[in-house]
Amino acid sequence: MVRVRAACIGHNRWRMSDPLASLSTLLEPLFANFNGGVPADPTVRPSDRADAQINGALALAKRLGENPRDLAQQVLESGILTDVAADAEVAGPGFINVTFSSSFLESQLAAVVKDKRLGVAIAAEPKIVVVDYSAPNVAKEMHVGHLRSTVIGDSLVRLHEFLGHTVIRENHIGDWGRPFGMLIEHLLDLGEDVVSDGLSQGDLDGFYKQANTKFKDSEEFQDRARDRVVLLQGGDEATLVLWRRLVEMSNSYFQRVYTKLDVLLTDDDLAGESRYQPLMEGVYARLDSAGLLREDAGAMVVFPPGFKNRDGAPLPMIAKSQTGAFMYATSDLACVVDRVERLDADLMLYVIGTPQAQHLQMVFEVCRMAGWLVEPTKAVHVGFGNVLGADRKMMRSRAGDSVKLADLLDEAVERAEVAIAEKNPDIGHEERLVVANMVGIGALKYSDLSTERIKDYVFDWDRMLAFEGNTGPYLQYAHARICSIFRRARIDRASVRSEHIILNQPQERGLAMRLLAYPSAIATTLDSFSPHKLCTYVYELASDFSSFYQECPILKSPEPMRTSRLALADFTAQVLEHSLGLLGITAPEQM
RNA sequence: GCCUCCGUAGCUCAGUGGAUGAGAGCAGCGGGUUUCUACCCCGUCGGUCGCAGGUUCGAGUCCUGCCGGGGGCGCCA
Repeated sequence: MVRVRAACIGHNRWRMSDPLASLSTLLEPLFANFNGGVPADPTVRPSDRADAQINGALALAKRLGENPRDLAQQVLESGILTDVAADAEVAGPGFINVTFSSSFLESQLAAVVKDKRLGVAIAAEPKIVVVDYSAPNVAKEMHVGHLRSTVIGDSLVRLHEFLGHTVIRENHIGDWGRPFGMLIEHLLDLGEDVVSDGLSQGDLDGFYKQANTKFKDSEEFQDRARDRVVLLQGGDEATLVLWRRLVEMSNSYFQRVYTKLDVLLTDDDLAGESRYQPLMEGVYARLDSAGLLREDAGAMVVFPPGFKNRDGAPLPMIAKSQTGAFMYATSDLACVVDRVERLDADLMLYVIGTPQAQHLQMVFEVCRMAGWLVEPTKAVHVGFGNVLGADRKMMRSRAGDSVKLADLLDEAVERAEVAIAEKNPDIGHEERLVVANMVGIGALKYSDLSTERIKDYVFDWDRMLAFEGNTGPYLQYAHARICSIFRRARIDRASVRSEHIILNQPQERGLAMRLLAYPSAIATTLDSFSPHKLCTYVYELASDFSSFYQECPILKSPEPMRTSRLALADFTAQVLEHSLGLLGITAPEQM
């Protein structure tokens, strides 16, 4: 006979809203008991054949040398499931299929609908999280690659903030380095006012290309550019004034794009490369005193173990070049040190493309060697793949250039406006513009976020703006549709909130189960810093609602069903709006 | 050459070591609803989960080796 001590079941964990998580928590003491006091995972999983299946008996029986079906039977006979399950049976080699009782689901739901956090608990251990993302280059156009970094980073910021972590956004803009010699000289040649006009209109690429062309064609210009770099790095005040002008002009442009994109980045989040220049000397000295520096081919380097070059020889991280200049790796070291020692970061996320993977691994490894990056402090490369065109190659404009992000945003909004005008002619002109912004930008963001970030993804206007399938507009529409029910019936949503929800129809149960799984969806999303997992959840939620909407009349139902369904719809809208919000997507009330 | 990531339906993509029912959307075909806005539902078509081994009670999932594709591999950032 198995005895379970009630004290083992933590009250708070028991109240976790996800029935699967609750079930797992409920079973843990029993499984530990079976296992001689050692914890054993009950392995509770969603199931197509029931609400949940418990698979842990198989692994445990194997370990104990027992029959898995017998062990599963013991779980049933313990009576532990009687409060939560309407039905439970041993199936196959030793699975337990569990169908939750409606009263159990209703009670879980009753607790959650009153909760402003929609059932999602604040993190038990709040951390300081630094998110490094976006990172455009001064005097260069933002392109579609910056979209990915910006959108993924923005979502990770919102997710961590929601869980109660202290999030520090850092926009590591490219505002330092050799190109600034030529850029400043080009600025002087054209005159500040001319440049200011051009840059404020977003012609950053033109400016950069002109400077580059001049640099290639003119030796005189090259000399001036080189001298100017020396002046810049030497701290010449007149040069710094010009440099600041360039940075400011670019930043104001970036900020306009961020506003249009509806992301959280502001000027306060700027943490460009220039900030770390004064820190590099100190970092270099600390590498030296730690005994990590080696001289190699005239450069000062660190050899992190495990990295090899094309000849199979150890691959160095170059701290200082032959000419005595610090390298970008040194700058990134300084950056880590700054984040760990000044900002007191527990977790650093680098939302940067996958081509930087090896570089970042080397930087992190050198930081560990130097003792700057010590567990439990973590640095994680949140890498992402390329955006591809229909030809499955890197997306290019017709002219063969990389696509300007600003143009992409404008086109998204224009296309959304056309679609809305066509599908909802009744909507007012001003309202249409507002909604077109939400839908266009939302569609763009969602298509970027909804696939596994590490993979390349294929950009397709028609697919991302479709009202069917796993798209932003479909999810926004599910939300708008719920708002529409209340609007038409002239019912205040707040009036049904926290009303008791009755779960009779399978569609109601399914929807309720999904709503209760919101905290788990967020947890698995953050486990791997993968917003697409939250996207999948929101899509499934919207699909579940559509089924419910189809099968369960709301306004025409008699009481108490009518109020119950209104409450269920209202809570669904809340979770839809909130989860889309965590993805950085706004949910309009009509579209 | 070495390292690394990717390879799942015609297309775009999901898939926590769990059931010889591997899913979704789109596209195609056939039907049903057409009511609270564009939806939704049912059926059908479509898969050697790149290939071959291995580990495991159980592998799309873990390991090894191949094949194909992308990226990286010293003084740019």
